[in-house]
Amino acid sequence: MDKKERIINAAIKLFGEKGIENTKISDIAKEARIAQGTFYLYFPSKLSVMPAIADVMISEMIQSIRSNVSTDLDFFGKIEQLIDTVFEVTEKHKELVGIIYAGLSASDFLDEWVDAYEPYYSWLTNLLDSANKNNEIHLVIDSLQTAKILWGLIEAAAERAYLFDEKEKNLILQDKKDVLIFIKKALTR
Amino acid sequence: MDKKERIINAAIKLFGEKGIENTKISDIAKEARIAQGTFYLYFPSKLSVMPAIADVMISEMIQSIRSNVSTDLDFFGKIEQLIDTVFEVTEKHKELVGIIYAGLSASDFLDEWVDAYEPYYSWLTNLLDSANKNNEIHLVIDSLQTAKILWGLIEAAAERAYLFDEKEKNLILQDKKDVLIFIKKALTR
Amino acid sequence: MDKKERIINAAIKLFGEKGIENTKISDIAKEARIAQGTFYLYFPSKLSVMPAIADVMISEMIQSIRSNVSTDLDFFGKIEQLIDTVFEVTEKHKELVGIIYAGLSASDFLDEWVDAYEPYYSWLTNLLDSANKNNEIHLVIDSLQTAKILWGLIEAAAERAYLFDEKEKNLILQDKKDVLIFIKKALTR
Amino acid sequence: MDKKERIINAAIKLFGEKGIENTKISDIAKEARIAQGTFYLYFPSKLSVMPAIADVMISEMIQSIRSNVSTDLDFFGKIEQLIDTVFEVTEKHKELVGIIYAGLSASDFLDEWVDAYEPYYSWLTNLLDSANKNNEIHLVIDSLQTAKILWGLIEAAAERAYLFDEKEKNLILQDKKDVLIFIKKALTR
DNA sequence: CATGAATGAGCCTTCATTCAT
DNA sequence: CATGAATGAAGGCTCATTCAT
Repeated sequence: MDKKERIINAAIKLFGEKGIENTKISDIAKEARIAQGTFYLYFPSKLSVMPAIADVMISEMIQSIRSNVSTDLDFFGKIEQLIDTVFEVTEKHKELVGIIYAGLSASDFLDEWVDAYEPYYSWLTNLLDSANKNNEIHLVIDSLQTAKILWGLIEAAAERAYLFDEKEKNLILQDKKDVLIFIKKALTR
Repeated sequence: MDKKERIINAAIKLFGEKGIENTKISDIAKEARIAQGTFYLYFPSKLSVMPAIADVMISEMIQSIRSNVSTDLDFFGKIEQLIDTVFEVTEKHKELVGIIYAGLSASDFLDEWVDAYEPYYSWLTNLLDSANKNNEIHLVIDSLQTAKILWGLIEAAAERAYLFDEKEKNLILQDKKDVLIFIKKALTR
Repeated sequence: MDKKERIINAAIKLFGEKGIENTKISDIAKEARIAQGTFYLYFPSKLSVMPAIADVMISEMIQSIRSNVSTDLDFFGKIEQLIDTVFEVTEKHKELVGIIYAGLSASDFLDEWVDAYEPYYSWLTNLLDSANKNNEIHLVIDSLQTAKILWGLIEAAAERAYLFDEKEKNLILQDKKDVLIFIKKALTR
Repeated sequence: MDKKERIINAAIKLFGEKGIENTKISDIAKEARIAQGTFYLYFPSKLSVMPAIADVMISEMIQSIRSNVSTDLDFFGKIEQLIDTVFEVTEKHKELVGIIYAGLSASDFLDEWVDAYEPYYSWLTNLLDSANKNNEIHLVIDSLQTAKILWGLIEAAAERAYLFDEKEKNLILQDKKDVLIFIKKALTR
């Protein structure tokens, strides 16, 4: 694993564990087993690691979706697995969610973040269009708009589940079930 | 306006404008027209202002809902006005959204933040229960769960609208309209 | 003695002893018996102390000239005492001479330095004009130009004496004597 | 041009342009089109380039004098051309003047600098002795002492002209003319 | 000889916090 | 209660120097 990757992984780990402010460059360097000065050969500042971190999370989400959501399921089977995946990735990186919001608003990487959602939206839009064509669902609004609303809904539910609410396994299962039911209701005649 | 209030307002203004990290106690003191030392008579640290800021935003949201959502409308009329209100307050304080996430994860005020949502959820739960009783809507899941999902959905849409997407008036109007249609579909037989 | 003055004196002492580069802000703070942060309440950077240092040297030179050069001597008596004074002050601050050159060229205080010479030149110009009027001397060029040349001549001799050449008392006495003779020759018919 | 020479020239250029402190070894390496490590094959440290720089300047001065000062002129013709040459070289390297002072006081190369003046003094001393023998001039003090005073006088005038005073061509011409007149007066009966 | 990635000691600077007035 | 000058710990960042290739 090259040094840049080691830095990114160290930053993900430490930002998640202790927050951005409490993570010193020296901590990252130590965790990545490099000298402090070496950090600056790869990134000009602490916050400039954020886009790279976001990239990692996004790739992971995309890849998880690709590998988890079987193509041979019906539409709501896919949505169920999508919900599972979003919850799973959110749980894994829950500490990073606020961090990334903060890191983004603190710096000027908002545009990159916006772009990041693009693949999610287009993947889901395609899914909706196909299902609509097959009469599996009944869209009352534009498929892209629906995709955005759905993604926001699922993500918000996952964040609430892990950041705010109790973290009992059962309650989370219930949350996911309810989200699926809600979506089903919203998309079928 | 007493000094404590001046400090909170100064913090809201500056945190929003420049982020938490880039806002120094001395900035807040200057903006609030107090001496630096005076800050410490009212708050023990910079981050300890966060809950007070959250309180202000929440009060504002609650109050806006109270004054905007007419009691003599039907259920979806109220939802429409709720959407308007959430979008409006989100726009006004959009810079603070990420900030608050950050401030919360950075410190130990998460519990207070969770409590903050309580009034929203219970207000919306009551609304749903009444409407359900009147057969205005048809709930397929528990009303509290529905409330949480709905609130997350609306808030996510508002944040996306103002933080990420184009900020054209028309597009935002369309977003709000679509959210309303989506919710209608999800809550009616 | 107030803190600003303490800082300037500490800087003069340490810059002279160890050079600018080898003098750390922490050294200055320690020498001035203040906290490191306090330094920055009075000066924005290390080099920004330079003009203040130059001021001190200039005031000292001016004051020395005022108190050493008796008004009741003839012209060359005054020049002799001027030479003594310039040599004396140069010796006292010899370590600072190069320092100030460096500090000035390194930063943007050249203009201030230029201004500093103004009083020397005008004092000497007046002296020349009076002596010229009394026929004590015979000017072949403009009195201001003469003043500049004379001052440069004396200063260069003093610097050479203390920076470069042997520092034996006798040789320096000889240097001063020779300078005076040279000047006499240059200014008399 | 070999690498050592490239390094020296790069250092002269950059020290002059940005000062010693602001010139990094990496800058010198880049300017000299060598790798950073290569620098250390030729010089043990940044400051150790200073004597080499001084050598270059001195050689240049000597060579300029040799080629500019015609042997078939009379004494004051030679002095006039000497003044021209010193002014010319000073102008070319004016940024280095303070730098070298600083570099010298910062390090331990003062002795080498003293030696550097040796050839100037002895060249000028010889010139004075010859002219004295020919009755072209009338020395009132020792020829070596006179040489030192003259050299300091000319150098000081040149530095003042280019560092401090107006840089108008005409004024500088006047300065040079005045210096010559002053010297003439000081050396003739 | 040449390279340039890596090192890490060291310094400047910031800024939350204190406290004498 | 209010002030704001003073504090000093802490850390981001630089850059001269090294060394494996």
